Amino acid sequence: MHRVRRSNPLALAVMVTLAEGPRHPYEIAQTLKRRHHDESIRLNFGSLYSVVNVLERAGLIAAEGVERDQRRPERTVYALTPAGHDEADDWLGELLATPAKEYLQFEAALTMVGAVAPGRVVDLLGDRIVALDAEIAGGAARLALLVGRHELPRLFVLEAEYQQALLVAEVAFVRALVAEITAGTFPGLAQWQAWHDGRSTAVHPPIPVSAPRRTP
Amino acid sequence: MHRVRRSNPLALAVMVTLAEGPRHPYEIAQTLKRRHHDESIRLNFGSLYSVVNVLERAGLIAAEGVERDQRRPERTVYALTPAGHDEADDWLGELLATPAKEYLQFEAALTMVGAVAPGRVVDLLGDRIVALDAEIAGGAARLALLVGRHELPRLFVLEAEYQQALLVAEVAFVRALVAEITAGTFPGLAQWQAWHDGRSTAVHPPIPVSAPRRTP
DNA sequence: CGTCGAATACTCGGTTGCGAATATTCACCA
DNA sequence: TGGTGAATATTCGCAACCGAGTATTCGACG
Repeated sequence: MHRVRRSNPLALAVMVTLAEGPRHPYEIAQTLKRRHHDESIRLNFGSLYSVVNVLERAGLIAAEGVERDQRRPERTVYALTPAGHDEADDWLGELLATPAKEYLQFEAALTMVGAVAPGRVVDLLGDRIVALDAEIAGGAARLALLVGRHELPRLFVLEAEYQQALLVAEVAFVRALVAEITAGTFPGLAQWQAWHDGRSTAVHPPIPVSAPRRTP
Repeated sequence: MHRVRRSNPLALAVMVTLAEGPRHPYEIAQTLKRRHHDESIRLNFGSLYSVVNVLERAGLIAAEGVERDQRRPERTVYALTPAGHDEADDWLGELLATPAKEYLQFEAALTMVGAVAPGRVVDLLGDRIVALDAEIAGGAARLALLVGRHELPRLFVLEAEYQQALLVAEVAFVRALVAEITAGTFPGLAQWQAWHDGRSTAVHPPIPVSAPRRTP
């Protein structure tokens, strides 16, 4: 009956889905997939069932009983409790109101980009630009199809619009960076290049410098 | 000696750091923190030591021996192997060239935003805008300080610039959304509102619609 | 001169997360 | 008719992850 850690958004998605009515876990997964929420929330069966267990132990959802739909495996149906309702409401509010620190793979890669020679970086980022453009085009087409034909109200594609906005910003950033490097106007390019001219190996260290630290 | 899963970028950061020369794990952590890489890569001691173990078993790094710096706890010093060098090079290239699917908390929240009444959404997102503006201002000031005073070459703040670009895009997206809702021009706003007028509870279900699925 | 906090260096234990396996039934096609 | 593959519904076990704990020493301060 103790507090549940607000780490895995799948737990929130389970509660919000159960707010529509009692479901068994497999059915929750079906619903999320039908709505493409599995593209925005990490969903796999192992995690789903373990998350459901945690929620049950915390009293946020409760098993309504075990059904057996004649000739189908038996299944446990869960319902949202009042406590679960409050928790979902509060958690969702927090996610919307407070920006969370995210650790992005590309951001991580950028911290180590000095370990790759500038020429190779230009090539690699060129590939990324192509891939990003393709993703953006695909996403835009999909959005136009769904909303344009009124298959889905805009309310239910906001997450896709958000993704598009981030992708557009990323490709602009990468394009600008590549442009600076190829034009030779990127500050410190000479040292960066020189460092790599000295060695045959590609992976190498950036120069460490200490700097004031912001409060987390 | 088997392959290592490319899930945790900390493993890559360890290898790239070791490319500068042999270090013991605690020293790797110090280095990453001094360079603020811990703001872009999830770093804590538990994960660090387990990641080091995995890398060693995979033959990507090797223990050089156990030192004891008189009156200090003993420590194991590791070095990057040639195989580790290749792996780091390849992994880093992949991260730079190929956009990875990221599961963002705010994106997850947007999939469930229909469960919150429009008026409350406007309030919550208003808070987010304030917080985002503050983060952007803080980040810009920090960048100006570091690069403007030539404390750090731009090469070593690219990840911060990338973060800024994403934050700016996000706040623009949220602002536009809030504007549409408050202006009443958001399509489907009436139904959204009506749904919530019907019930006292805040968490509720969005309308499910099936739609064509893109290939992952 | 004592002690309190920060730094050093690592270990440990418990949860979480994930992929694969399981077992059954249905739908379809040859 | 029988065989293949998809759908249904869940369990399992391991690997990863994280936070807290441990033990020591150094430096600062009163």
